[in-house]
Amino acid sequence: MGRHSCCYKQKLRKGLWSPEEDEKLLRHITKYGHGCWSSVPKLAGLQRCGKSCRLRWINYLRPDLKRGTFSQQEENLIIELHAVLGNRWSQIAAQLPGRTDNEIKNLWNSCIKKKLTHRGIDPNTHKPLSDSSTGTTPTTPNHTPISSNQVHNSPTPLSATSDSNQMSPPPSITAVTNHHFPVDDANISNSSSKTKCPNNNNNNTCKENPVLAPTNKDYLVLFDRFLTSHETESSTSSSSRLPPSDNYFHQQHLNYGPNAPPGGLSMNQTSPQLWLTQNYRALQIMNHQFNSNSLSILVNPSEPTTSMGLKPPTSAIPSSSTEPQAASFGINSNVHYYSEAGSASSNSSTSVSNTGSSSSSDNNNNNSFFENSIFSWGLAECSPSDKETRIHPLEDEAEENKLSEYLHNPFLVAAAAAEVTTRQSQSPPETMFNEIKLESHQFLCTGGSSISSACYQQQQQQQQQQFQVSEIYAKDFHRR
DNA sequence: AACTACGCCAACCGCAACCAG
DNA sequence: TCTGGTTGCGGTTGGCGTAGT
Repeated sequence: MGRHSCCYKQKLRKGLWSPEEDEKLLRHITKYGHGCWSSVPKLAGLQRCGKSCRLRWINYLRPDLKRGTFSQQEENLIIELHAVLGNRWSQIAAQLPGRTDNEIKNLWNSCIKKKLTHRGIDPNTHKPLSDSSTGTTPTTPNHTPISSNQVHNSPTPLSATSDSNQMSPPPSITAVTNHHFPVDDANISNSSSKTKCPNNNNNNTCKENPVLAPTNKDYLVLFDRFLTSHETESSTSSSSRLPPSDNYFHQQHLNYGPNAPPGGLSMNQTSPQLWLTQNYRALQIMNHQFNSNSLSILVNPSEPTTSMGLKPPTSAIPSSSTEPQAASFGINSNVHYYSEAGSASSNSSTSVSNTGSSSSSDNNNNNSFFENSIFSWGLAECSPSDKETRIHPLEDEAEENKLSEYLHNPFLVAAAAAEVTTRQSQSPPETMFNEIKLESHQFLCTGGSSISSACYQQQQQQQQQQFQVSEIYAKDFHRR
């Protein structure tokens, strides 16, 4: 047992990541791409090994991660896929957009295995335990895939069970886990198996991170509330819900915090389109999954996937691209940070990765910042010389400040996301990368720092459309 | 209030595959 | 072909929070 070779070279940190480390890594990768992982910690100024950085990125900081608990449909899909693929978590994860192999593996080991066993199904063979016990290898590591028919004919499919956390409402909406977001809601806490924010029944504060930004999980929870509240407030125009100021997110934080009204956010206090845009991707994913025959989307060997969640840019991004070349980030801040005496940030605002996306466009002047600085996703695919020209230390302070300004400008993020959502609703993405491309369009209107009135009006119209589309999703959600 | 057991999950670890020189 | 570096994967561990006593 020993550390990875790269870890011998110098004294490297281990364990949980601090907000500062996350920000460094996020900033570096969004700006330069990861390139060679072994060089990332050095260039990003991290005392970590490249392997650790890669893991952190893949499992946590990646922009396309879907957070929240697994839905019943996702669980069923995992079971079906596991029956076919065995413990090939990365391949299973490839069929579940936004989910990581680690996440699925953990879910399997902690929950699904038990559920299956409880239902009398051998989690290894996916056959009834009585059969497995008669001679089959219940714990053999050499998984023998079974046919999809066997899966579908399982005597006690999970979807038909009476588990407490299924179906109404979807677990992904109601459960809050793995972060310290203080949602003080009886409904939520009832549906959550655990809350990791102890001693906050009254004051809504957490021991480690007293002030935290909402996470995607949290938005899912809140989105559910929004859906509920919207049914009674559907007459409210979406245009009136634009974020009133740059303090928008701060107001949200206040609403999440100790001063939150009973039941949390209300429609009049926050922007539903922000909720929608921040959850629309999850909805899309879920909707896609619900509408798919799970086994019909099994691995296509001819189309390699990547656990990075990003398609190789060589095929997706023209070299002389006038196409958007960027990715965007959603809210991604449910950080399970280490707690180091005296050093743990009590305010994780710096770690909030409310980053937007960039765009390469015809308008080089207006978008030079994005075009020149961030989202070089395809770096790993670049030639070494190309890498060298594109990977360099942070040297342009002004540019970096601009990035920081952008990353922390919720209005830009929210407004941009709104347009993305509209575009997505008008033209459903076929792939995750398409989503990224679509999102990258958003800054054509923002001009990098502000939204023109024309764009503003256009956005309002789009938001109206978006809201209508979202209503459809909302109803669909409630049905489930 | 203190202690213990348990569950969850982020992160670590070793191994194998891949790739460039 | 060999070698060293890098990446990806799956198994495992350890820390933290919660529930139970």
